[in-house]
This record gives sequence, C-alpha cells and structure tokens, in this order.
Amino acid sequence: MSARSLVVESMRLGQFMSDEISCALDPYGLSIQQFNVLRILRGCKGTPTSLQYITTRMIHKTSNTTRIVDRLLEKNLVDRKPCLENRRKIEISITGKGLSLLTTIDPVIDEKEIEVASRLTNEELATLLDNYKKLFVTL
Amino acid sequence: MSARSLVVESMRLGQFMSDEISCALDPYGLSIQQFNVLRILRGCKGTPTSLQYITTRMIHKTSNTTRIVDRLLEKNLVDRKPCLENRRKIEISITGKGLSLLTTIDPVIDEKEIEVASRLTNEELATLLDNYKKLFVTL
DNA sequence: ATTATATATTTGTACCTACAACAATTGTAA
DNA sequence: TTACAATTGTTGTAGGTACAAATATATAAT
Repeated sequence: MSARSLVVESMRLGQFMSDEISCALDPYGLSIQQFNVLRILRGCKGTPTSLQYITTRMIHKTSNTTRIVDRLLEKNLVDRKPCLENRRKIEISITGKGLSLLTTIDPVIDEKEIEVASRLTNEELATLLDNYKKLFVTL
Repeated sequence: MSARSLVVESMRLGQFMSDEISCALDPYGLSIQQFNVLRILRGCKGTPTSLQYITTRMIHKTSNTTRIVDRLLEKNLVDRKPCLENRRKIEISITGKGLSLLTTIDPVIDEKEIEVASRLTNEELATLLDNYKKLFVTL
C-alpha cells in the first residue's frame, strides 16, 4: 500500500531532523556539516586526523571535506599541517577555540535531540531504530 | 538512551532513500528535485500552475523553484507563460515530452520503491509511518 | 489619486552535494 | 631503476538549499 510513502516520508523526516539541528546551530555560525566535522575531530582526542578519515565518518560520503575544513580553518576552529611521515596526508586537529565552542553548543543540541525523541515512547524509539536497520540492508 | 541516534539515523535514512531514487533517475538526466517538480505538474492534469504552488508541494520548502523550472525548460519538459489574469504570476505546465519521459520513468521508480519497502513487513511499514507522524508534530 | 501593504517571482550569495579530473606522493613489480 | 598502480588531497563544474534583498504587480487604506 505505502511503498511510495515510505521513500517520500523518510526523505521528509530526514529533512525535518536536519532542519531542527541547523536551526539550533544558527546562533553559533556553524553549518550542520561543519558541526559534524568538529565533533568527529573532538572524538579523535587530540590525535591529528587525515581528511580521508573525516570523510568516512560523515553522513554525506561524497561531500567535499577539503572545503568544509577550509571554512573551519578560517574561523580558527581547526588546525592543519602537512603530515611528515606521509607527505600526501594532511593532519587536521581541533583547536582550543573549537573545543570550547563545542562545549557551548553541546547542551543545546542534546536538548533538541531529547525533545524530538520524547515524542516517542522508549519502545517505539527502539522499534523505529530497529526498522531503520532493516531498511539500510544493501545487497 | 538513543535520542542522538534518532536524529542522526533519521538523517542517514533520508539520505539513503534520496540516493536510491537519484541513482535510478540518473540514466534519464533528471535530478530528484526536477523529477519531483515534473510529477507535481503532471498531478495538475493540464491546468497550468504557479511557481508558488509548486513550491508548497516540494520536499525542500525553501528550494528555489525558479531555477529548477529553468532547467526543465532547457530540456523542453515544461512550458512557461505569463498569466494574463494576474501578471505577477507565471503559468507552468508539463509538455508532451515531459509526460512521456515520466511514463518511461514511472515503472523504474515504482520498482525501486517497492524493493525498498519489501524489507519490512506490512505491519512494520504501517508502524513506521505512524511513528513518522508522531515525530513531525510541531508546536 | 497616493501611499502603504501584500503577493509572486527573480536574483544574489554562501554553503553544500555529487562527480570527475588532476596532481603529488608512495608502493610495487618488471 | 623505471614504469605502473594505488593513495591522498585539491580543484572544477553542475545542480541544490537556505536566506535575504530586489522587482513588479495587485490590493487596501487614507
């Protein structure tokens, strides 16, 4: 009955979630992708990271990490130096300014995420995420 | 437990669905948004339609309909004339070429949508769409 | 009639995705 | 070593999203 609805409604929901987060990030001058990269870098706990690694962690796998990092550089939220062991590589790390910006933003995003999730019971939420997994199956 | 997962995974799923359709449209030289606009126009059954109306039907509400229609115009898939009764308006309609292109594409998209939906049982699908509705609630 | 307000579309800009071509470096095999 | 392939990142281009400002027309208020 609703095969078509599934595709369209999933796209709409993804858009809705993305809008919610974008909107919360607005006051901090970060796009959702820039925010995502910052969080990936924080997750690296000080260890400088290649562009390639960042790319594998992003939602949009074909996004252009070079240019997103460029914008974070302009704001001094990340650092960038050539890797000495492998000169093809570039080492990216989050700066103190980047870390403290994330610290400011964290509770805002957490609150937004909890607010959205609170529209479902815990059981509904678990079922939903379970169904997501089934849909992602690729051949 | 998984408030954060909900947001991220919903975005990932939306991206996945979007990729599936984009990929299926590739051989026909249409982007997913162009395809969407064509289907909206077909739904108007010959009645020419304003840009404003098209915009209200799109997934991305802030998208730039003028420019998407421009690309359909270049391919002669739609027609565009000033509205005589209200000269602020533009009347857009799908051409014969546009209609026959849609006829060609329809089964391909239908098949893709059914393929994706078949990963869930009918009951799971119904529950999923039901939960989507709950998440969309806005204040 | 003039002014103000609302409607409908266009244009501009910053940022993004998707994809392809390119350049530099490294690794491997003849 | 030279040639070839793989890896890593950069650049270019077409199409999109989001948002704001501009333009033109229509409607309402004074």
